[in-house]
Amino acid sequence: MTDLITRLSRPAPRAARALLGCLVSAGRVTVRLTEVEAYGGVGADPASHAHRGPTPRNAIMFGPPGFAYVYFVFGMHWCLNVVVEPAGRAAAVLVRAGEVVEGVDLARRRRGEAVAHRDLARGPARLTTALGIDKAADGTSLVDGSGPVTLAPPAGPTGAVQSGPRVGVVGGAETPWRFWLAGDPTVSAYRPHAPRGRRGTGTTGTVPEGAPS
DNA sequence: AGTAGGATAATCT
DNA sequence: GATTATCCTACTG
Repeated sequence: MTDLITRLSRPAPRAARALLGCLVSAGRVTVRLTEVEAYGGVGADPASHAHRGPTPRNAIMFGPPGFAYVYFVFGMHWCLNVVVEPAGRAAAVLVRAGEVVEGVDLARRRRGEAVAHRDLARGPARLTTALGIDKAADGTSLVDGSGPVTLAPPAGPTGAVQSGPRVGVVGGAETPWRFWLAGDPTVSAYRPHAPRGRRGTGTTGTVPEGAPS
């Protein structure tokens, strides 16, 4: 709805909060989002792919909100972002985790038969694998039904939201722009391992408490 | 249970 | 040629 676009047009951290609980569908699989990360635009956020300006890869980020920015990382994995804020800002929200609420059988076939239900979409690349999202979704609209992936508002009320540092980023790691639904077992629990090249100073003590099961 | 290391290729300098 | 918004496996205690 236009209401969703309105919320996605807000500053990235607020748009990220609005995305929690939303339903992402691709094919016959639907995921309810439980964990997201906000990324600012040009010059505002050193962790953002758009920080250094437009490139062929991040061009989608400079367009209007509600479009998918899908990128390939570590030679293996796809990650899904939702472009937010008005056109030209180049802000986006990384979809990090969710719960598979529809098409569980298909998701499990893609992820592996032995994978636990809570792990089906627990992590950015796991989520895209469960949904079958790849390069084909890059640059398509998530809100007008024209693309392979659809974003819909929450079906019911969303619970309490917690926030903390983002995972796996170097610059801007201290910005608490990671948001998740408190106590949800599908929130990723990966510990932000130290960067390979340089050892930062006191970067310890920021272990998120997503699912202390 | 917790951690360390490797896989593997597009993108940008 | 270096870097990377990750995940899986294997190893240690």
